[in-house]
Amino acid sequence: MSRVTNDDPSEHPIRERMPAAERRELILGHASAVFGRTGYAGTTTEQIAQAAGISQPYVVRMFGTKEKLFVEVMERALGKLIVAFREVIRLRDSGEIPADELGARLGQAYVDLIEDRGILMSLMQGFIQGHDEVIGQRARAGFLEIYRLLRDEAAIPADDVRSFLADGMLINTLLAIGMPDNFEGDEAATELMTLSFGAKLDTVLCAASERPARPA
Amino acid sequence: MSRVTNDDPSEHPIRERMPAAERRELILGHASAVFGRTGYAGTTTEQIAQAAGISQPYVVRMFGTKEKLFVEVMERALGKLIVAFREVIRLRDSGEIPADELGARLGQAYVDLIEDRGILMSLMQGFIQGHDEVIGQRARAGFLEIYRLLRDEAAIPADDVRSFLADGMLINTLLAIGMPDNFEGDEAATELMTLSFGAKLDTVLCAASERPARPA
DNA sequence: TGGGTTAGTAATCAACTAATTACTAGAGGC
DNA sequence: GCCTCTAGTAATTAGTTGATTACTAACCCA
Repeated sequence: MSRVTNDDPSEHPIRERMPAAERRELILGHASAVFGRTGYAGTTTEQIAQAAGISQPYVVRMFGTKEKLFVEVMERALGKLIVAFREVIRLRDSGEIPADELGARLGQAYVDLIEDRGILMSLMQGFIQGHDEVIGQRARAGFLEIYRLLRDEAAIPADDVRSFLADGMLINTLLAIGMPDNFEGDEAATELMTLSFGAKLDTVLCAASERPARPA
Repeated sequence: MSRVTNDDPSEHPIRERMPAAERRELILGHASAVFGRTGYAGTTTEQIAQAAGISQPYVVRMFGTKEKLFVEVMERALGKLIVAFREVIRLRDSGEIPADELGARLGQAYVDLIEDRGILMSLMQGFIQGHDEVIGQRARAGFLEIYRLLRDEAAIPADDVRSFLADGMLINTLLAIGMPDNFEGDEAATELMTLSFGAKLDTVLCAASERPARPA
């Protein structure tokens, strides 16, 4: 059962040996998904290893400790989020989108990140791990980095930034609580999700249904 | 080292034996705080036992499993939140507070719950544990219960409820990430927290400083 | 006052988990 | 064809951790 297949055949071609840098990215991607689902303490390095199709010791040796791996996952997620936001800001600055659409576009960019499994969720798991010395410090710094990016680079009024972040945290919570996977036509849930995700609701539900959640 | 003292002398008088119901409440209170800080998977029953000043097996035996204990903690937190909200709604209905202040009063009531250690945090930890079969189900039901309470009993427009919940989730995240404990005069952090907690900021910082966080 | 009920603990266990060590095999240069 | 570096695993371990069992002591009522 060792080198046979990757358990997620949709992701990468089956290959036995792989350059370390590439393997690293592969692990980070899977770790992001698993950490995002079950949190830092709730995830084992063995689960990540299985998801990535390699052995548990290799995961540990490549990142040193589970904690360092998690921090890298957070760092990576934060980086992708920042890139996505910067791109929207650039489009506004270059006049390719009207200035008054900035907020909506940023929101769309945020919701679009749901499709990249685990990005928003692993970030959220990092936020809630604030009591941890090293994870917490990085999480706080990252959160404030986003705040400053929106306030200073995007030049959004501070209270609008707060409101935008609040909407994001609600979206994160709805995702983490598993609302898109298990709302079964509940009227209140449907309404709340429609209001929260807007026109992107089908995107969210689609991304949810692709997951190995409840077979429904 | 067995029956000597309660490690949190401020909480309860030192007593050796205690009726089960009372001990139960004591455990739930401490469990709420510990779960709120370190999450479901990150918390051991031993930590809860130590906080409550009893032995680990007794914690387990009183609640059956760690999972059942956590669900009870969530249930209790949810109950207190609902009671607090209902009280505000009642004051509005009886004319004791003007109708247009409802939102602000509800927000105040929410922030006030921070003083009851662990209530908001253990709830949030439950929300983020949505993948868990039983915890997730209870968390989703609870979240929607709050939504309906605000929309139907308080008669708040649906999108205002969404916005209110979003603000709550931002507050939760700021607390979980440990922002009040470690912002060290950071300009952005101060601004964001002032905007998020409003006039209640000192209450929050006070509640934070009482915790055994960084000895500063 | 004594016996049953209730509150609680010590000892222990089996399962799990992050990390370490020592080993194997493939790839590429020369 | 050898030799070294790189990619990767099997085996193992020390430390946790939730849960179980068996026991003890306090309380209370007849």
